[in-house]
Parts: sequence; structure tokens; C-alpha cells
Amino acid sequence: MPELPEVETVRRGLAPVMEGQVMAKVEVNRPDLRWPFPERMAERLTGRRILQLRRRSKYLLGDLDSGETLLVHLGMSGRMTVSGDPLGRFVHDHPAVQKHDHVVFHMESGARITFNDPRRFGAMDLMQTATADQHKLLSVLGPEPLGNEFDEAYLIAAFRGKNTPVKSALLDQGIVAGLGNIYVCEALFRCGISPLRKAGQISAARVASLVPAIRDVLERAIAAGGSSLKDFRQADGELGYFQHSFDVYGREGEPCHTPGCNDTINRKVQSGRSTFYCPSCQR
DNA sequence: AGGAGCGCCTGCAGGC
DNA sequence: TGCCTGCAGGCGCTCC
Repeated sequence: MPELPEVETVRRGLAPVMEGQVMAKVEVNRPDLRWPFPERMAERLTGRRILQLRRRSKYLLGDLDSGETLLVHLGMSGRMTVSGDPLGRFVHDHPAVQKHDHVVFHMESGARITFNDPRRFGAMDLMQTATADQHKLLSVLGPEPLGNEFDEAYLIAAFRGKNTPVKSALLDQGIVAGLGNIYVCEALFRCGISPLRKAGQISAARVASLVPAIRDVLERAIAAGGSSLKDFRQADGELGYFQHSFDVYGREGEPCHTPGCNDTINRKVQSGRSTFYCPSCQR
């Protein structure tokens, strides 16, 4: 699924056709995704103007002129793609409804945004904008990795005494919000830190090195339009291309990219998820 | 208290 | 061709 860079890529693609625009009609084609949709979702969205499209962690948040905020999560396989001309000049290029097109937003401009999610691990909800931070999915989140609150001192303190592997600690959305399996693996490789090492046992200097490494890998991934494995598409349907820049993710058995290293990338399962790393470079 | 494991779903690739 | 198994970018819940 989309991790932070993929969600940010989608947000940037949707913003030009959604921000400031009115939803003329919203089709809701099933009662639920991971959870039931909020009560009367289509009615509460219809006719509303989207004032702003924000991102918090892996959640998209659309603030409406009704004082409510629409929360969208893409789960593992969710996509939001735009069809139709944003200026409403050509509205005949909308594809037919496809399997797993669960929600379709018809904008007044003629643009159409389709939410498609085969695995249905995604979610949507509506909440009061004023208290959005207190939503149960958002209130548990740690700082944004690209924000000022996330710095060396913060991460050192967060890891202190932690008996869990650093891989799990970085996947913990309460420590830092928005990282997933791919970018955790990549950030640990860049810092030469073994994913198996206990978070609390890593020197402060090495923990500190994770902060710029995480920022750098996320920023580069956003600049590349995210990573496309099987499912991910940008809002315009294009593939992201950061997957070509992976050092470790999905590279089991392939040579390590570190100059002079003759080892190959290993895969290990940690709490049920694949971890990719170089046993020589990551200690 | 905090961490590991399971389940939610569908689709795809690979082995036979 | 088809069946079976394993695997997938997330995350909340239960159990220990």
C-alpha cells in the first residue's frame, strides 16, 4: 500500500481538481470498506465544496464547507484516480465503472475521482473539522517525519529503553507517522543499522542519523511520484518510479549496492512482514 | 505495558 | 488449464 510518499503523491494529483471545487454527486457502491461508511455519507458530501485537501501520515483529509472533514485511507491496494477534464471541456473520457470502484466523486467541473480498492483495507470517515485531531485514527499518531517536531532529540528519546527491534519501532505509527515496510527498510540500509537490533541499544549518534536518512528517502520518493509495485498509481493513473531506486526492498539474493561489498541482500520475516537488509553493511 | 501474531480481503505468481 | 500455496505497500484487536 501506499506509504507516506504515495499518499502525498496522490494528494498532489487530486488537489488541482478537488480543492476549491464542489462535489455535485457522490456514488457509494457498497456499504463499507474495512469498516462501514459513515452514516449518510453521500448526502453529507453532495453539494459540499472542498476547501482544502491535506495529508496526515497516510490519511488524506478533505476539509468541507459544511464544517466536516472527509478522511480517506488507501489501505494496501487503494487508488484514487482522476478522469475527465478539470475545466469541464471534455467529459466523455471517463472509463466505465470497473470492479472494485467503491466510491466515485463527480465534481461540478466535470472531473471525476474514482476510489478503487480491491482488498478493501481502506477506509473513509467524516468528522468535525474543528476536532479532527481527536479522531481515533489520528489521535494516536506520532509526529510527521517531514515536520519540525521530528528531530534527532525526539527520536533518541522515543527509542530510549525500547526493547523492540528498530524495524518495528520505526513501523510504529505512534513513534513516527507515515513510514511503512519499504521506507523503513531503505532508511535502515542507508544508516547501516541492522533491522534486528533493539531500538534502545543503538547509540544516540546512530539513532540521530536515521532522522536525515528518513527525510531524504521520503523526499526523494515523493519527487519520483512514489513507488509502484503492483497496485499503486498516481492520481493521473501514471506509475511512480521510486521502486527503481530501492537499495534493499524486494532485492533478496541480489548484490548489495554498497561499493566494495560482495554480500547479497537477505530477507527475514519480522513480526510477520518481510525485512530486506544487507547483513554485512547493516550492524 | 508493550510486543508478537492474527485476521481482514482480493489478486497474482509460481509450483505441480 | 487449473488448483494450491504463499505473498503483498496497513492496521486494529487479542493474547501473552
